[in-house]
Amino acid sequence: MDKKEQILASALKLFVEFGFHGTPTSKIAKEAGVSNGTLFHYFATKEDLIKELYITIKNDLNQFLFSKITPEDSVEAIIKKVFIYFIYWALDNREKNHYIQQVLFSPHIFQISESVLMEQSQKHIQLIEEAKATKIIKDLPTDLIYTLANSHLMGIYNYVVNLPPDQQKPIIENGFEMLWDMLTEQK
Amino acid sequence: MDKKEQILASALKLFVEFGFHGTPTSKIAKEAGVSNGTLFHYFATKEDLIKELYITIKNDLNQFLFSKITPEDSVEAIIKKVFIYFIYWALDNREKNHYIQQVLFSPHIFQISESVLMEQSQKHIQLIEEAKATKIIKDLPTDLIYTLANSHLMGIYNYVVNLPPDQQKPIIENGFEMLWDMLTEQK
DNA sequence: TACTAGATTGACTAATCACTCTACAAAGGT
DNA sequence: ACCTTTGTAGAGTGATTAGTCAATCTAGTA
Repeated sequence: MDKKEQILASALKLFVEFGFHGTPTSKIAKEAGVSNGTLFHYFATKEDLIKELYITIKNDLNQFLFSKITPEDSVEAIIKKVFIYFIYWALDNREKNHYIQQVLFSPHIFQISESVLMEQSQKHIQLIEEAKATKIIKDLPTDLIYTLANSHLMGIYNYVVNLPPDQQKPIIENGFEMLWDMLTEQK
Repeated sequence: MDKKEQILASALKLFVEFGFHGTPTSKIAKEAGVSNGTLFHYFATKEDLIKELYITIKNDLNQFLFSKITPEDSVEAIIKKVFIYFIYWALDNREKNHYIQQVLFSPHIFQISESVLMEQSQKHIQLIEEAKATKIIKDLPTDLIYTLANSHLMGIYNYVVNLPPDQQKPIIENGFEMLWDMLTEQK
């Protein structure tokens, strides 16, 4: 692992444990096994480090999610895969998931440009549009569906994260069904 | 408004805007119109201020929610009221709502004692237990229902917060129906 | 009036932190 | 072999900050 990655990994660990304020750049450098100067060689400011870490994690997540899709998958199958694999990713990468939330509810999120944020949600939005177009899911505003799906996902995650691994699967599967029913059932 | 309240109000405003790190105690004192020393007369440490602000807001919210309930309300009516009024509270108190989330995804949450946190969710948990006992809602684990309801609530809030006020009501009402269907519908 | 206890002030301090700077090493191109 | 670029180190610095402290003020009570 090269130094830059090492710095990002250390920053992730420390930010999640001690928060942005509670983590001096000096401690990040020490944990990463590099000098103070090296950290600032790769990241001009601490803020840049916080931002780049966020973007890196989000990109990794998206790449992982969409790598699970095969061309023959139906829209419904894709949505289910994105749902299920997000949970498994979050369970395997708890710190990363926590970090994303941490940034989301901090002023640092405003430092990340609108276009970068939109780029990251674009594929998900597109997926919802497709599902709406083919009448699989209800005709609610796309943003509303996106927000509700995200929230539901976090809800399921927050519950299963405290469960022993052998009890997680049924809840996750059922969790998807709940969301799917919510988005498809007709009154 | 006495000085202590003034300090809490200023801290809320600044923490939400600039984050915990970005807000020195000196700025809080200045914004509150009190001296540096006065702040530390009321709050031994900055951490104490962060904690107390969280607890105060949460208590205010709970008091507000349960003040809307009348003795003749059915369990279903109570749940609906708690849902609907939470959204309206959050819309009227955006900074407070944001602050709660901010603390929730920060290391400061671990500084708040388990018993205080449990006390605050107790009434909500109890409500779910009642609904389950009277077979109104599905027999899922209470914690799961609690988590899902919370997430759904935040999802709806996140969507309506960007809507013009006159378009909010139908979404909120419909949002409750979605959750209710999810928790009651039989397969 | 005199006493007391809490409220309030703001200058002060010791520590910390983000970031700089200089020096040197390694790598790579020509 | 020479030069340029990039990587790495770590001591140093100026600014900032949480928290202290001694002094003053205020209001209640006897």
